[in-house]
Amino acid sequence: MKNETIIDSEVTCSSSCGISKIQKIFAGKWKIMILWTLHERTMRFGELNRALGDITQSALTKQLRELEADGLVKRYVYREVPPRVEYSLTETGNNFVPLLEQINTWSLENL
Amino acid sequence: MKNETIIDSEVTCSSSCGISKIQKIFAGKWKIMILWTLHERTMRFGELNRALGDITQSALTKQLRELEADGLVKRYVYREVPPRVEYSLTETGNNFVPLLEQINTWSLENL
DNA sequence: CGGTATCCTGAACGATACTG
DNA sequence: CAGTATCGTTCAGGATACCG
Repeated sequence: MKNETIIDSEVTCSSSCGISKIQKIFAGKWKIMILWTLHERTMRFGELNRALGDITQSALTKQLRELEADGLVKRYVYREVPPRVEYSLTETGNNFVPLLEQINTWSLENL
Repeated sequence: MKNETIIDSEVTCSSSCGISKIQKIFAGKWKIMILWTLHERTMRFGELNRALGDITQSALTKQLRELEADGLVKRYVYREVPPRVEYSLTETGNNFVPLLEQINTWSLENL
């Protein structure tokens, strides 16, 4: 009746599935928290740094560059002295916010 | 009118917020993919191992133990020879599935 | 202020071998 | 089959110093 030999089934989450893609983004120690911190307002580099607490400057810079490359975060440099750089979510980043909110809620209720 | 000095505001995502709690789960290289793979059916250790592709036995064991400790995955040992162990999502784990589905969709559309 | 540039450490993960 | 036990490696992130 039923084929017992599973044909190398696509239960597998290899490369093609969304979950394995997002893994790389969430893997970063600070990335979700950066998105969460930016979810309601634009922030300057220093603010973000302070808001996150224990992250180092270099780590923050790196994670921000990666989020930028993934199209989740936007960087705007004001040509001023002293320098001023603001970070905010992109359109794509904003689309993710509702999910973050749900995740937050779930997490508080279940962890 | 408005207090310009932000009073060490609770924009901060320190410990108390759900996002920082879930970070630890997402941090594991395989955890979300394990949850995703188990999201529709119970699987044996070996099946899971194969479904995930490149993970090693020892790594899988470790990640499963951690997911168990976090109450997301259930482990059932059949007292048989040869041994047989089945893994499935707990109630809590199942509650997370709808979010996983949304995340998957979002990921496919945005990454 | 908002970065780079180095250097370095720890933990996570992989590889491999062995076992009830 | 489903592990455990070791060992080795990689590399993300921390620490620190310096710069436009």
